[in-house]
Amino acid sequence: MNSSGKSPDSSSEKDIISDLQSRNMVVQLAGGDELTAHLAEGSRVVYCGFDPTASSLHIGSMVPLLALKRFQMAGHKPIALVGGATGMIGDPSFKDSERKLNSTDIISDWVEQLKPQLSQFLDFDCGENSALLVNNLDWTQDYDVLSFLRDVGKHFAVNAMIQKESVKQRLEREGEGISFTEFSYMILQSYDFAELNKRYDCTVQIGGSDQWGNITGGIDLTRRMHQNQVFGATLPLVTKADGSKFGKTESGTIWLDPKKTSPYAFYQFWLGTADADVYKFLKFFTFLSAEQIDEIEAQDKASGMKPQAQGILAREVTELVHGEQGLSAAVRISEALFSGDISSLTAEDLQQLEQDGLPCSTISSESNGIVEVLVATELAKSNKMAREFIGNNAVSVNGQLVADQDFALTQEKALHTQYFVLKRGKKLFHLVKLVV
RNA sequence: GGAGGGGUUCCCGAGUGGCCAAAGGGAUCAGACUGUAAAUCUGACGCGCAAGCUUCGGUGGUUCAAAUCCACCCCCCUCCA
Repeated sequence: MNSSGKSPDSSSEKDIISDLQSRNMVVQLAGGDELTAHLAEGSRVVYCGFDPTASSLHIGSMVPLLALKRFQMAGHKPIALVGGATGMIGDPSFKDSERKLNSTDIISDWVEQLKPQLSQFLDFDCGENSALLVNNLDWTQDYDVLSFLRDVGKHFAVNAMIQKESVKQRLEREGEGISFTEFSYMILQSYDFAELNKRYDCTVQIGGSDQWGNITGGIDLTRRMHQNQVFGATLPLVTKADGSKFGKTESGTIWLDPKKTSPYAFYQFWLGTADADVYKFLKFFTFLSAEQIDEIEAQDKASGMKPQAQGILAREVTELVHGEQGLSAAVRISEALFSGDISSLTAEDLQQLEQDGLPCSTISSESNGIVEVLVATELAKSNKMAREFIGNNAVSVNGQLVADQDFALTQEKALHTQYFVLKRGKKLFHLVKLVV
């Protein structure tokens, strides 16, 4: 389990920390120059934890996950930790209220769903620095309370814990409190670091900048329990220039699971990135070099036309997450819907759209009123909203604006006797099949 | 267990008997302008074509009339024990 003395992959010109810094991806460093030297000395073991808070990771988790990959590419050994234990407790860091606990069944189900997602970006078969996937439940579930309190708890001063910025505002916030359960989260995560240090000689932990308190907690604990110096680095939490929340749209969170967010929707999400954010996102979410990205930015600025960055970002990230197939499906749909004349699509094209993951539903000739169909396809939340959309000239069928609320999707109007491409607003499409 | 403060429409938050489907802000959506961008402007934002209906932690009650008053209950916060 000793770290090998091998030097990191010589293909990386810069050291990993400088590389991350040039991408503006380093918020805080615990150890600073010492950490840089530590990483330069050889292949190190780096970990990042991901708690199961849903059945899929979302794009917010991609920054640390891809950072792990960057470390691996620089010759270090990444450990992706899935928080089977910590997920049962709930991280209070910078959360303004106590969260309700999910059942243990649900959490273990989520853990299983997260594993392949965590694995897909890392290389598990590349010799010395092959990635590792671990679950912190493995070393906590059989730890009895008394031993834990004596062996681990004793190293924590509550005085220090309540000073952590991550829980301070929660403690001070009027009308909110924090349970002992959530308060203990820091101890569990700290223990993870110490345990990984012991088991795998892990010496570096990375995480979002909200994890700073938990990471430094782990550094302290590792020193106290194992007398080892370990390090930490935090990555930026992704924010948008306009202040709205990153990674959410009307239809909700952008997930990595293609069943929850189709590759098409995923691609479209990135394509819609604001100019003010797009170069930053290229640095966070792609493996293009900082120089390449700066070059793209310079070109976009010079051209004075529509920037190319969003397209590059959408292609890069979609391919990374959904593979070549997912990307080409997403591009096919996008081109058919946004650049072509919808009414000229062939029956095969339309079938392909359905296969590629364009949202699709079936209607019968008895319930084919436009209002009804908009609601059925969830393009409108209610009849009232559907009517409003129609009134606003926001709805079209097969490329034709619908102005009449009594418009019916009849067979004569269908493409190839059964298809309708519904559009609400500028970007939302839905394929409808008429069954006679 | 005691004392006090709270629970309002997605979020924050006003409202303390009729003028309340409920101020204001945020988020979101649509339209215009654009580049499937931002900013800006306009509009929408419980349900219903409408008449109207259902909402303000829950259940009952008082009243011509309740988010607002009363009773009980549930949940949250603070301090004390």
